[in-house]
Amino acid sequence: MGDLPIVRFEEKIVETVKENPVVVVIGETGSGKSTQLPQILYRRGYAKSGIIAVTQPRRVAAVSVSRRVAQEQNVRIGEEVGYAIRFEDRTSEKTRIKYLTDGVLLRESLFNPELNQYSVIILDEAHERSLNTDILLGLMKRLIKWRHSNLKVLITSATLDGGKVSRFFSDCPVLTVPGELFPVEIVHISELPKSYVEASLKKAIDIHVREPEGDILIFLTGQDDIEKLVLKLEERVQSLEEGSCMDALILPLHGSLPPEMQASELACHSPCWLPEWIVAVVCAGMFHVRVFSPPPPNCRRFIVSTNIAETSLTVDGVVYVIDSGYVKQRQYNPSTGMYSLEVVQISKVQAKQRAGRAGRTRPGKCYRLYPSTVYHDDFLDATIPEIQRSSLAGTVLYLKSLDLADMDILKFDFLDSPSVESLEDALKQLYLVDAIDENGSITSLGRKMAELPLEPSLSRTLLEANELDCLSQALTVVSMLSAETTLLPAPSKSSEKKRRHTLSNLPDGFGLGDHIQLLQIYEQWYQTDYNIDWCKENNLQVRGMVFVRDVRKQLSQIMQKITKGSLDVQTSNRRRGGQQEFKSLRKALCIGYANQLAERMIRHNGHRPLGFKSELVQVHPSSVLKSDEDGMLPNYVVYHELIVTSRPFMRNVCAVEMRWVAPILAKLDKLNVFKLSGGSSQPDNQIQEVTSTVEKKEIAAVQPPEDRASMIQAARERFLARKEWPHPLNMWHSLVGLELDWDAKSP
DNA sequence: GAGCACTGC
Repeated sequence: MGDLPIVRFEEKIVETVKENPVVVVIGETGSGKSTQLPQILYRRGYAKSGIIAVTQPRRVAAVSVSRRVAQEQNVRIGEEVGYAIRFEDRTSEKTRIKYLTDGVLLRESLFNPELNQYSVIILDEAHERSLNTDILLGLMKRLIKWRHSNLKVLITSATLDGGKVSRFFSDCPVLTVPGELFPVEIVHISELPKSYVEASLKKAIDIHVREPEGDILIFLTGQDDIEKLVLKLEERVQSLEEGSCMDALILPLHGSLPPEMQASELACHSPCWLPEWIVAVVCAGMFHVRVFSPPPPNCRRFIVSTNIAETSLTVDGVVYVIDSGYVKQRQYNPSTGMYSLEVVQISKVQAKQRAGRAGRTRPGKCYRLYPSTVYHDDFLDATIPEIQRSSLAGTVLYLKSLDLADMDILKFDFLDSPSVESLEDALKQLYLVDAIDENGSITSLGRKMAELPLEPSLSRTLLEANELDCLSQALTVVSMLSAETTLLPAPSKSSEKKRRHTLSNLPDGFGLGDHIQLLQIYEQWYQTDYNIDWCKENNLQVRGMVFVRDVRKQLSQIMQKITKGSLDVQTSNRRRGGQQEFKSLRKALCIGYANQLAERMIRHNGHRPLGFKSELVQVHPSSVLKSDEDGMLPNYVVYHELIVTSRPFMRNVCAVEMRWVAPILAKLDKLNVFKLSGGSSQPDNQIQEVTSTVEKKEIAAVQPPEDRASMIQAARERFLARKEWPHPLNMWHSLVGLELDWDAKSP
């Protein structure tokens, strides 16, 4: 590995690190930064007073890079070089270089905020801007002030973003280490295509017919488009004259592919937490994950992929990349509490990353299905960071529990701040689940919740379940929800009927809700002694169920620790006695999901989420929740998630009772976001009561203050006239208006 | 009566 580019910069790196507490390292793909930076610092004695930590956004990366470095150091993994990821800690007293996921470092920081076991912290792949990396960046900025004499922080980033990170850390030095990629020729299309599936098809066939050998990687946005393109490619390739060009192998690649699609003889050696169809391979100082076995001779592979191939997976042999310029992104709207999955333009960083996939083994070409003017003028420099696209309840609770001095959550120093709306939404949610009091201070309950690696509503459910003697059931439900997306195999048109048939053999939660069904499914599996075949028979993903078991074990241990008692966490083995048995559990869910509560309209089955400025939503049709003899759904439900697809839906819904809901309504009534946020600049209470957050900010900005009176009056009039957004306790009065509204929207 | 990118504690 002596000839990796980064090694030539050793003196420069060491010198800069010596002089500065924070250094940004721009290391392009192939520079060997992930493996070599820690080894350089280790050689120069930086591990004498502490451990060198290297964070990674992904588990696979933490494991495979550390394996590589252990090999280079000629030690066994877990000795001088080790790694720590959830469920697996391969470190010992001897460990000097420790790779860990950024989530694990955040957990460690909860119990040891100064992180004083570490002498160096390297935040790798910071340009990916994962939620956890962003929190760590903010924490590092504070930590450097406390520990400026004995802590070094290195941050690796992409070219386009290095300057920004450097400015964030008081203009710290930026070192650039070239990569070892082969040149990639970029070709832009002259006009935006009408359909990028068609455009990709045309370009791919074009390459296949004209260009020399080398695999083609095509970036699309989702499973649907991928399946469409795969079919069309197969058609077109078959219609080509035999012998006119080489053979073709067309392969889809996305996260929900069933394992059997990509069977490989090496797969059985991969760790259990990896999807069976992926094999981790480390070579040339870089890690990558290899997909598929090598292609047959004289055959070109067409890999049609989501952005999973952008960073998470590397396909060997790719020489041509076709980039649609789009990606599917999940976004959270803090004013409605809804998630949506939207197709959006990629950023320049992403476009560069995609192009780089063509130059790993030899010079390559990247065909962009968008004009270069669009790239320069429309594309954002960097992807919108996750912290600006997610619900921040968990993040805010985490930061509150750190007890940082002079901590004002609205002023926490983020590289990119989330919106005020988003932070206020988080505070509101935390208040409803009793994690903070009406002044925004963390409660003792909130501290316990922060120790659980769960969203606040789920950790609140566990703690309440413990009080109500149904902890064992709640542990199961919460663990099942943690793995929910990996439980059921991806629905594909051909297996649709079969899947439905087998699903009907599973329990139905007595019609009380999806949480109850999840509980019953796990308990049935438990009764088969965790039989793998039972999962297969019922079409449940084995990997997902095993993950649930691991999560459940971890949560049980943390609950034992938090409550300092021996708890009944055993999975139930009794024969079910009926609905009555789930009453306590449902009550615990109601209290835990106080921030995710919805009320049914009088005359129809539309629900209105409480506490959000929101449209009506429907129970997702996949739910097992049953309606009564009049066809009506329960008056009150809690939901796990609001997701907008063709309409807004509540996914994973559970029926709750009015008498449990009443105290939550009272709390919603008292809600005062200004007080929650510390209230230093609190405007007078009349504005608070009658205006939305946006209006409040507008009013507060008016100068001089005397001119605000008329605006306040106007806001009050609007409030009094407002029918579609009633006060929680007066809601019945305005239901008629809502129903009319709803009917007008229905087709 | 619908359909969903990718991570992580």
